[in-house]
Amino acid sequence: MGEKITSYMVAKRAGVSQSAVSRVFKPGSSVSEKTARKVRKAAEELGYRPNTLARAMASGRSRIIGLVVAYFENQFYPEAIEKLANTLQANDYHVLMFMSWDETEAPETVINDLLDYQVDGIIAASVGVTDVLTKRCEAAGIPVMLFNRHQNDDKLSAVTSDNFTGGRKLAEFLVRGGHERIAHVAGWDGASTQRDREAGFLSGLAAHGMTLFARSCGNFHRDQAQEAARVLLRAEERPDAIFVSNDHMAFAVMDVIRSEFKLRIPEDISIVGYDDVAMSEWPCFDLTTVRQPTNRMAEETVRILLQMIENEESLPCRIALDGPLVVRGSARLPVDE
Amino acid sequence: MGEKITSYMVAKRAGVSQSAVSRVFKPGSSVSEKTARKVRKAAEELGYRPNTLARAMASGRSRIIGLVVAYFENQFYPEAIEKLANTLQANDYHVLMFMSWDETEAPETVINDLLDYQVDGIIAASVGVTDVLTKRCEAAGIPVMLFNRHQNDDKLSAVTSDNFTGGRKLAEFLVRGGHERIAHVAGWDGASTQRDREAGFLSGLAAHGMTLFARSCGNFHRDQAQEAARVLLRAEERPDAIFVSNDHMAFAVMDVIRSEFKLRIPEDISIVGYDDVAMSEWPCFDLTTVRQPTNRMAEETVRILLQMIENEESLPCRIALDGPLVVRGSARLPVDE
DNA sequence: TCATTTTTTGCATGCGCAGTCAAAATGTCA
DNA sequence: TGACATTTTGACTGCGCATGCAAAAAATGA
Repeated sequence: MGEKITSYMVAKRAGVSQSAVSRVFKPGSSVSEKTARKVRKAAEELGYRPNTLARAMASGRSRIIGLVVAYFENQFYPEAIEKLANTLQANDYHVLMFMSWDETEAPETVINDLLDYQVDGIIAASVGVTDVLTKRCEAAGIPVMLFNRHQNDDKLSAVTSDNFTGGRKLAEFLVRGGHERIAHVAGWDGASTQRDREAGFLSGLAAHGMTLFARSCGNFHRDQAQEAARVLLRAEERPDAIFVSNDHMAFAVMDVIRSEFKLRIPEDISIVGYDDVAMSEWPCFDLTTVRQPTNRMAEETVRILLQMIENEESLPCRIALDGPLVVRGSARLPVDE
Repeated sequence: MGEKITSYMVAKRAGVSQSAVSRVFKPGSSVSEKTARKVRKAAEELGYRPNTLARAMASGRSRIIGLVVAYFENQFYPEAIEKLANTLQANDYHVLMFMSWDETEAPETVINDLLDYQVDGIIAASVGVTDVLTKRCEAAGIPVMLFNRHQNDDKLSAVTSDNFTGGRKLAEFLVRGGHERIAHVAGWDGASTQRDREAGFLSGLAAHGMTLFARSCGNFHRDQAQEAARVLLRAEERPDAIFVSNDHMAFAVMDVIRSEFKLRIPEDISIVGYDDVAMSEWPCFDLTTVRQPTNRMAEETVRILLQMIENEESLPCRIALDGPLVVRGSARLPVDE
């Protein structure tokens, strides 16, 4: 038991050379149908499967993609990762997970691990993707894709949803709903998603001659979002609508509104979020939000990454996919229609 | 840029042999402090890092653990995976993710992928871990750990929480709360967690001369759990308490109770769950449940797995960790204390 | 100081496969 | 049938490192 079947063994049994075996298992190689059959038969009988690691060694391609993630707290990430992993698997790649858990120590450690494993490419879905990562990977010639974020550096490819437009849609929606004191619970300002969503939202307000009534920061964390909500609600004059930068924080805000302030949603105050994670649809939240097209984002991310891997000199590209406004019950509806 | 630094280069620069370099980077090898310093200096200057894949080839150990997961829908799994990944990383192992997404096709495909990558060990956290997986891995000599499940086969190591006792605690608690018509929304009967929790629960009821008032199956899926809840609530006589097999389904049940039947929790009906995922603490759920000690489960899982990897012939072992009852507001409290 | 033990070192080999190259087999056309 | 183009094949080498082994160096003891 447990003895390794190598391509040599298969070769011997099939009465061919090891190279022949190798070729049979490498799509697109030149082998006659006759030897292919012999080899496949022998392989079958022996239970042979090519050793991926040896392949990686010899060919210089590991077919491993490093996936860097920070926190699963926000349901959006598990959902996205699941889709990324599936899409990669469908393309014969696999995901090596790197949790950059300790934000301080992580960058260096994670990057080293990543490079040590000779990953063919990297998908960064973590919030705190530092320049260090991207710099060193570039130096090592490893393509990097940013998922759900982008950086100023335009040599970096990134896939996001169209956060600006999404923010704008939300603003439009709230304005049309007749809200007059519209506040914002922001995420971490260092994140492009935050900046884009807020910018879009503000531009949407501005288009109707409005400005933000109040702003408070939740840094994408549940507890901080709750605190941010408390600040807004304790104010002399309360907002009548809040745009929370992502659904995950929106749930926190809703909890504070209902449990602590005993207010009703949307009668007393409207809430809108961003992401449309699975939970947003649950009756207890019923959250109006903008959907991130996770499936397409994952597909595009993988497509571009694989392209960069195969085609050394493909140009960096940034994609922002449109996501629809999903109207549910957490915000007062526009009356005029 | 991008040129590979090999141990040979470091060796040449340091004026030693390649073996020396290799030894310096392998803990526990015999090297003099002097050469170690020379090598480290040269390595530093060249930016050398050992190639993990080559290492794996040469040593036969990939330091990769295959993690098989099925669905992230249930928040418990992302939480667990995060902890498993972190614990493994802390031990210099990494996680290769295998999503067994298509339940029908998956087994064979996933197993093959797993074996092809020469993983050193496997953690199965998926619901549908078939015998096929465990059989083939055993044949290939790869240790397998079952996480949050066990199988009858006692050659398999498994880490779970003590589901029987947990179920029993919940029964005790509901009985002491004066409930008289206690129902159960079950998960998938094929899962050991389901069977153990239910058995414990029933034994707890029996200890007080009670039996289950009604039972309905949700198969661990949200929509089926909702349907199961509807069945229970549409009955002529409604239960006054429901034990739902995991928190994820409990949320679904709560939603149905409140949104569709306009009942109050816990005034009209008590709900208890199992897992204590992060969301259970949220005010909108405030779910009484049994905590799965995820951290310790992850630690034990990794500990045992690494032990099995290093020690060929370590005996299989099954661990069931105790988890506390977490009393919150979703179930009527016992009055007698 | 020399003989003996212990530690350190380098050499050589192999992990399992991919890919290069030249030789062999097959096919084509006149 | 022979001369040539085309496809298929096998020998060989290398990917980057770990490791057994024997030689060299250092440490120890008398």
